[in-house]
Amino acid sequence: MARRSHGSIPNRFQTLVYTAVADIPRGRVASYHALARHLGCRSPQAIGQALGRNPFAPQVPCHRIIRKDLSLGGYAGSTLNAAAAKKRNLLEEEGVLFDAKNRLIDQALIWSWND
DNA sequence: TCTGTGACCGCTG
DNA sequence: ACAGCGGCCACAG
Repeated sequence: MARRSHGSIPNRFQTLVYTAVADIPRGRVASYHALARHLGCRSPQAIGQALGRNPFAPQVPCHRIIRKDLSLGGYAGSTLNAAAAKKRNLLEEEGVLFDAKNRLIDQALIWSWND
C-alpha cells in the first residue's frame, strides 16, 4: 500500500508550515529549526516531515529550508544525494550558492521571521 | 564522524 | 480513539 497514495489533504499544522515557508523571499533561506521555533514547535523534524509531504510542490518553496548547520538537508522526502542536488540547483537559480560540501556559502542570505 | 536520544506530527492498522 | 513507526532535524556524548 502506498503510504502517500491519495492526494493527502493538508492539515492545520501543514498549512501553517506552508504559509510560513511561502513568506521566505526569493534568494533567501531559513532553517528547519528557526521555522519550528516560529511555529512554536519543538521538533524541527516535524517540519521536515510536513515539507516532505508538500502537495503544493513548486508553489511552496520548500527548497528554501536548510539545516541549522548550513548544510542542505534532504529534499522530496529523501536524504539521498540526488535529491539534495536538485534542491541545490533550485537554490542556485535564485542566487543561493553552496560549496562542494553542500554548505551554504553566504550566511547573510538566511531569513528569519522576527517572532 | 558516528550513534544515540529527544521531540513531535502524520499515516497506517 | 489508540499505539507503533517513520521522517527534508538538532544536540549531546
